[in-house]
Parts: sequence; structure tokens; C-alpha cells
Amino acid sequence: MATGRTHRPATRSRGIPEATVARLPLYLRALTALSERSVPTVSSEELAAAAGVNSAKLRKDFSYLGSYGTRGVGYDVEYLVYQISRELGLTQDWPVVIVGIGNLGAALANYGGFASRGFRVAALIDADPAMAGKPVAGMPVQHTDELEKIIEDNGVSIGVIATPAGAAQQVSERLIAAGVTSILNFAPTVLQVPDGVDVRKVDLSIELQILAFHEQRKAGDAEAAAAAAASVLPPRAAEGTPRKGPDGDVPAVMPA
Amino acid sequence: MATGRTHRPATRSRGIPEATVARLPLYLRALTALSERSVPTVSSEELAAAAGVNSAKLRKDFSYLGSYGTRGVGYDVEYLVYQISRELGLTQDWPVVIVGIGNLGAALANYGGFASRGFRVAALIDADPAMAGKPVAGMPVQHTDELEKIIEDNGVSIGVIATPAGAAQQVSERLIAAGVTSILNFAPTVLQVPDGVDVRKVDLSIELQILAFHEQRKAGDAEAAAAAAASVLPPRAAEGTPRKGPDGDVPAVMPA
DNA sequence: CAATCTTTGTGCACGCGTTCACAAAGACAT
DNA sequence: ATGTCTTTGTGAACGCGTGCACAAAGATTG
Repeated sequence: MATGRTHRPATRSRGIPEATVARLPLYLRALTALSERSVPTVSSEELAAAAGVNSAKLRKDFSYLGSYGTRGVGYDVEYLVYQISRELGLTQDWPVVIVGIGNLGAALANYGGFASRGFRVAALIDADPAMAGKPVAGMPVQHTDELEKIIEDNGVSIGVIATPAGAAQQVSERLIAAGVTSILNFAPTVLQVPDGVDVRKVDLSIELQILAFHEQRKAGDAEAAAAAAASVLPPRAAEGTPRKGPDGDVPAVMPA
Repeated sequence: MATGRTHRPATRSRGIPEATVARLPLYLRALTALSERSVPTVSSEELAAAAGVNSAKLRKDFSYLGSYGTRGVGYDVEYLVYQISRELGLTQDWPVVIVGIGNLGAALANYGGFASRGFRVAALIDADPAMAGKPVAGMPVQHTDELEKIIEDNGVSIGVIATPAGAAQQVSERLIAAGVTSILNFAPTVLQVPDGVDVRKVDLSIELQILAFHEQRKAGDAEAAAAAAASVLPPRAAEGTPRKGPDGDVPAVMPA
């Protein structure tokens, strides 16, 4: 047993570990696909395979939601779809604004995955006056000046930032001041926000860099050993000249 | 966030925990900003604040790379930029192909963050014959028929999938067969890939759903208690009518 | 009704990641 | 040199997440 339950966990929430919450949308997608094929029930084993996770993990995840399965049978697909949707808050309508209608912002506005799950794009906002009124995804772009009014009028609590990095912090502050409490940030910057505001970030370049790391490891396995030996021993910083790399230099490093 | 799929007893090879690797690009970005302002050295405290992490975590992360700091002073910015770049494999050139030039694919092609860090877009590929030859981001789109040739000729090992969900699995198989060993997947599907291939996924709708969950929790705190009581006791599955959600149905899950 | 079979729900152990707290290392002043 | 001050690097404790393995629950069959 152990686990000094003496004090409430910092996250006072009644349950559902963060890792589980992050997987619920995955299960939901797999279940939706089954639902469309009119599959009535599914076992943890099958569903886990479809979602790309371990079946024990899936069962444990579901156990946090309640006992929705039937032993010897599995889970009722429709019922589970509803339960997960409800748990995620997808049974209600979430108006969303997208700020920064560049290439990415336009792609997001056209993204079907938003509208299809309870998310409704309430407005597209851009700082460029030339964009104002221009239709994107069948919706006129509005100027940043309108930001506060749009958010208040529509009761928007979720904002998507797709601006250049330099504008992101300021945009987030305006969003928050106007009432937004959750932000999905695509700009390559660390947003500074007050407590109570949730921020999730999606950084395309970071994902690629992580892939590059593993790719490099795969590629140079024998040579990596040599390179590692060379890098672990001699290099001393803050001594003479730091010595930039001997190989191709790495100059400009600017995100979009 | 994106998660690699393969669960090897992995990350074993003497080094650098996965969680640390995922943060290195973050540090690199903060350091690059400092470098541009010609800041010579930085303490773990300052850098941690800029990267949005705990300073102890940052120091431990760096300790996996080696002892690159100077006690009483901090870290040499330029030197650290180089060390992290090298560790991530960014000192070499990584040709990348983007498959699926819809709204999202086009946005990615125009994304500055790729080209600026050792990643070079070698080709844009789309299945639509009407797209062939059409310039996107100053580069002609090529037809899927050319996929294998492009990958082999350019020595591409990293592929980006921005196709509709239905096409993603097949595209990944062709990419892998042609020699790609790392995939960044934007399509809302679980890719089935052989061992040795790394997959990271970026799913816009999943991130929003996670935000909605927390948003719901914030919004209904008092009512959540009532709702929880109602959901923990009575609901029995596999009994009456499962009751789909009261909201609109959730149909196809198609990106761009 | 009893026996058997299937699949859930979970106790338990383990490993990774995070955080604290501090000794050691070096810079800097006197 | 010696002492003081700053900041790193890390040992150790802790908590979360994962996966195994199995008992309990229910379906199903004879």
C-alpha cells in the first residue's frame, strides 16, 4: 500500500492521471471508427491494438472513469464513446478563436478535426489590416482590434495562437485578459501565463529535432562510440577559446 | 504530445533519458536567443526561466551531456549551443520530404523553423496529379509516383506525413520501404511500423481535447461534484440503451 | 445448477523522471 | 594566500506511470 495519502496531491483533482487524460482522445478516435462500422462491443485487447497501446494500460485508464466494461464480453462501444466524450467535456460546445491567419492559421481553420468534435471556430483574427474581411475557410478574418469583443461576445475560453513567435506573448496576454483560460500555442516561444491558465504547445521544429537525435543515433552506431569517447574526455569549457565545432558550423538558428 | 511508438527496453544505450532529449530543443532555442543578443554566459537559473523549466532539472539534463558549466559563473552560451546542436545531430544536413501538400502540408513547407535548423525540404509530394508541378514555397510539387526515386536519390531518412488519415498508413509503408527510418505524422491515425522506425505524432485535435478536459474541470467545480456523484453510482453499461451523446455526431476524422 | 471459459479490474513491483538539498569547484576580493 | 561568495553537479528520496499477473465477475454451455 504505502503511498502516504496523508496530503491531497497537489493537483486536487479527484482522479484521472494526466497521462490517462492524454490517451482518452486516442481511445475515442478508435472507438468512433468502430462505431461507424457498427461494431457493438470491443475487448480491451482489440481496442488497445487499435489505439496502439498496451491492453493493461487501457484497462487501468478506463478504471479511472468507472467500471464500464462487462467481464467475459468487453466494452459497449457506443456507451464508451459517450462516457469518454463526456469526461473530456466534448458533449458541450467549445467556441475557439484562432489568432494569426498565416499559412498555419489558415490550415488550422480548414482542419476538419476541430469542428467535428464539439469545437467551433468562433473567429479568425489577424493583425494585418489587409487580411481583414478576407474569407478563409468560409469565414471573414477579423482584425486584432476586435479580439476582446469577440471573446466576450462568444464566451470563448480556448484560444489558438498561430502567430509569429514575436507576437505570441502579447497575444496571449490579451486573450487572457479578455477571459481565455486555455491556450494552444503553435508559436515557438515559451508563454508566460498566470496560474489558472492552461497552455499546451505544439512545436513542429522540436519534434523534428527529436527525430534527428534518434536518427543520428541509428546512423552512427560505431562511429558514435568514437565520437562519444572524444567528447566525453577532453573538452573543457570556460577555459581557452570555447572552440566551436570542427565540422560544419551551425549558424543562423531562427524559427519562423 | 507526440510519443514514439516503439517500446523497447530502450533508451538503454548509455545515455540521455528521453525526457531530457525532448527538452534539449527548448534549451537550444533559448540559448540561440541569448546568442543573438551576444550574451556571453548564462546561469542555470536564468536559462531555466527562459526555457520555462526548473533549474535543477536543467542542470541534471546538462549533466548527461557532460560538464559544460563553470561553477560560480554559469554556462558559456556559444559553447553550449554547439554542444546541444551536436548532440541533437543538427550539425549535419537532414533532407526531409513532406507528403501531402494540402493546407497543412503547404504550411509546413513554408515553415521557417525547418530550414533554419539543418533540415532541408528535399521535396514536396502529393497524390493529386493536378498538384504536380505547381509551385509551393518556391518548390514544384511532385507526384507520389516519384516518391521512391526522390528518397533514394536524396538519401532522405526523415519523412513528414500530412495526408488525410486514410492515406497515412500506406504512405508510411512506401516511405519506409524506400529507406525512411523516422516519420513525423500529422495524420490522425496510429501508424503501424516495423521495429527500428521512429514515429512521432502531432495531433491538433488531441491537444484541443486535452485542453477541453481541463477547461471543463475549471468551469464546473461545484456542478462537477454533482455530475460526478451521478456518474459514479447509477450508470450501468450493457444494459439499457447506451445513449449516444446529446450533441452532434462525430463523423470522419480528416485533416486538411 | 454446476462447470468452464472469457475478459475485466486491480494489487503489486519496478523503473523513470523530478525535485530537494548540499558538498565541491571555481571566481573574486582582500 | 586565504576567505568569501556564487553556481554547478549530483546523491538521495519521492511520486507517477507502466506492465505483470491473477482473482473476481459474468457469460455460456451442458
